[in-house]
Amino acid sequence: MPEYVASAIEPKWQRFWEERRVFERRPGDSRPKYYLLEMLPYPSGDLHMGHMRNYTMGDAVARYMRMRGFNVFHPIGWDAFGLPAENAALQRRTHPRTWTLNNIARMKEQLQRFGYSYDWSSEVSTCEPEYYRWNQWFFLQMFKRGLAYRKKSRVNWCPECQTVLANEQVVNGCCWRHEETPVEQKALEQWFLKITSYVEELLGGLDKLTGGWPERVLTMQRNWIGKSEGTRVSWAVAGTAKTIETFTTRLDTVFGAVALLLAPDHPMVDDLLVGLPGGASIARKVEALRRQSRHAQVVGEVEKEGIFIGRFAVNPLSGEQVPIWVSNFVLMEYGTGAVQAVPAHDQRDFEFAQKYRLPIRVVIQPREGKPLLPSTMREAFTGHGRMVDSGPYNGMGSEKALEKMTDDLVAPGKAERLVLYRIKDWGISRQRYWGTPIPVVYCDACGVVAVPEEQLPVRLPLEVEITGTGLSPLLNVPEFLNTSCPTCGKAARRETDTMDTFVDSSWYFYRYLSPREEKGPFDAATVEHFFPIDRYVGGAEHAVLHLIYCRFWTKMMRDLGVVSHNEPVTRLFNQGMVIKDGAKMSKSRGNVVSTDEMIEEYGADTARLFTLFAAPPEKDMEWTDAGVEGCYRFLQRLYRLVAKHAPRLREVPLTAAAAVPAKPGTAQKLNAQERQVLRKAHQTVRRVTTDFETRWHFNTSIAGIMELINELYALEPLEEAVSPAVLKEALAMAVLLVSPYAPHIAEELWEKLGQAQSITETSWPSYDPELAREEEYEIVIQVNGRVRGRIRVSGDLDEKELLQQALADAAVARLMSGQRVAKTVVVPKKLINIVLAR
RNA sequence: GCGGAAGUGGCGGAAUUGGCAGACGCACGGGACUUAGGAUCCCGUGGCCGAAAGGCCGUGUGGGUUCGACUCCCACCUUCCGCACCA
Repeated sequence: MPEYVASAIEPKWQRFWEERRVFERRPGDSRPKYYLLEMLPYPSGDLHMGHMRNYTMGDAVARYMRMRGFNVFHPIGWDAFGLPAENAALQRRTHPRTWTLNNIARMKEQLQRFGYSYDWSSEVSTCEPEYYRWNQWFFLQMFKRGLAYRKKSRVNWCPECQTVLANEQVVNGCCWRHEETPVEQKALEQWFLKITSYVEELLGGLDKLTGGWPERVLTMQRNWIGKSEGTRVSWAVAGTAKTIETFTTRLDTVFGAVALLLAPDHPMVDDLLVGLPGGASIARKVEALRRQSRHAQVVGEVEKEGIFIGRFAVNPLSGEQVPIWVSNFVLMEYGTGAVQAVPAHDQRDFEFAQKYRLPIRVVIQPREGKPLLPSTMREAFTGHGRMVDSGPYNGMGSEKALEKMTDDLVAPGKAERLVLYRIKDWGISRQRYWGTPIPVVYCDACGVVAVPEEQLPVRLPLEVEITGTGLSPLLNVPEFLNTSCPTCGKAARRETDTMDTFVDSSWYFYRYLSPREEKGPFDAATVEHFFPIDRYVGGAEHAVLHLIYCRFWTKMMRDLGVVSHNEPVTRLFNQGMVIKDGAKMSKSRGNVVSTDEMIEEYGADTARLFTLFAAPPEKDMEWTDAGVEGCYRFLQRLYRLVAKHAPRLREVPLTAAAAVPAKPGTAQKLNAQERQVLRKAHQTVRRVTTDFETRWHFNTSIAGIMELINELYALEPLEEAVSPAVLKEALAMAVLLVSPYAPHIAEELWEKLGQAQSITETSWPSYDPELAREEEYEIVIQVNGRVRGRIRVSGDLDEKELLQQALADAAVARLMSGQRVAKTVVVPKKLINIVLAR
């Protein structure tokens, strides 16, 4: 008996696919296109199970779509710039480039050992000048249009990485790479991309992605953009000519304001203290609040604190004077850095008022329930209702009052309608070596000068010493640093900051279509043909960063005129994580299963099959050695079954399988067992096809194929039970169905069955609905909704006959003795429920 | 607190439209083959009562709708993920 030896089969077929270049895109292919993309890996050194799961899902779909006749484009590349390469270089005394290229070589080999059907001729690596020169080109286009600009700003600084972090890279006030390291603030000249110019479009576009993108991702993007519509209001400072601007979304509550609160960093605080008695001691307290608030962003929520600074502001609608406080919970970064304090109708203000015994003034009464009393309130009422104690607005609905009050303040110029967003422009400057140089020169005479396009790429020099300090190593490379001004020709200095690596990953999937293109970032015609991406598969951790940046990039490119679509990705699939012993696989937890060991012990097909079988793809999956073993056993069973019968079947032509339609009337000539085998086989084709087309639940597809194989084993010896033609058809179907998941064993068995073509050139099997139809059904008999018996009937029984047969059942008859049938409910082919009169 | 997802045997999971709860796999028990079995093949396997026939209970909890609810409605509990003083 031949045994299944994965290590003998897999290299053979990998070589076969590679030599024939079967997965490479060919120009002029007229079949309908399908662009299937998985998120490109960072070349960290080893392919881990998370990658493996991602790519196995993608590959199953790629192979399926290819068999369905699509011109599938399925590329892969490397997100090759980034900080870990510098850290590794420091530790191992090597060059970031060497480390990166070695990792790429190693991971590429690992990917190939899994038999993924990538078009390797489209491979892209973002650290190569031929790629990053176009990052620079895009930067210049944006610079020309004012979409890339420089400003001094307080930036997030990770003392561990010694670099600036984007807002998106700050997690709980700490660095996203160093979860224990609080982020500090530092003022630096930085380059920004004006993502806020596209904010409304980025937000509005989310509605159009509904259905194609997971709701979760859309919600996270909406929250991240954080649009809020409100009013900017001017409050006069009593006894001065100064005014303070507040921002509120609830102007309707303004008569309930009992104070005006300033952020500790508000620029007017110091001015207001000048000349006040006791100003010096107040200033000391404010200084303490400032230090605390800078730290508070790091730590999270802290106790609300504040101090009355001895001045009063005039409520622009009521004319009332309220005290001005400085408080630690007002953020300078959002809105105007000043807010009205309305304890009755804002929970934060409520807590603040409790602490400092400020009055609580109710100005909106709920439409239902008991009226609010300041003395008994436990929390703020933030809903809408009826206006009270609000002068001329009393009795109005608060929604209406909000509009009226806004109009009344806007007219005399005391207020302005304002839309605010949480999202900020994208800071892309990094004080790091291993990244794309920003193509800008600083000239004493001409200022900031863009490097002319024809001088691109500005190459990253390779002769550097990585120091690991906060300053870019490029400062120590005179050949790079010192240049001449493109405008006046005098001595000038190059920008030494490099770009955030999220720039690299914002458009890499365009470059795949023409990776060697030299006249532009990509070949426009090819891009037009293949875009948008039909399916993008990757982890949920990129829901806001990468997936907002790349949407921005596409819209920006559309405005440059290099693409014509608005969104890069029509459908997004988020796969779950790989879990072991209850936690995400990670080196620090020591629960990593190596992909190399999996291949050595079981082979790629087993590993691929298990990752798909253990859980539905969108959920986290638990990795268990026992589960892997089970999938290995299944492949062995499949192999033994086909290998045993194949020698007799080599010359038998395939009839119904592989899209050759069955001849009408074939079914009648089959015996009962043949009908049973073909029925199960065709049902399984239907089931697996449906899963691919609708919900990607590969776990149930694989279970279905297992059932088919189990049923065939149950009929052994098959050579006595069914004709060679039927057996060949059933085995061929099983092999074709398993091929997207376990492609190597499938090719091997396909060959053993005498099929000359590779599966990659074979069509997906179609099923014959007539053959898949059940001839007999087991009907469940319920009495009063409880299962009391079951009978076998052929499909075309009407309700009357069915009831008759049901009543003939001994158990049912006993239960019904002496009782009257009130009604019967029949579900065709499934059950009959007899309801007795009470 | 807000937003999202989820809760089913010893375990991973299945049940596609309100219609047999537990497919498939693991683990476990029994048997066959065997010098041997940690290989392979076959049978069994939600809980309780029962010798059996059979009965009762059972999808996080409590209600409801229905002939019939894992599935729909209401209230609640728990877990995971994301955001979190955004005015």
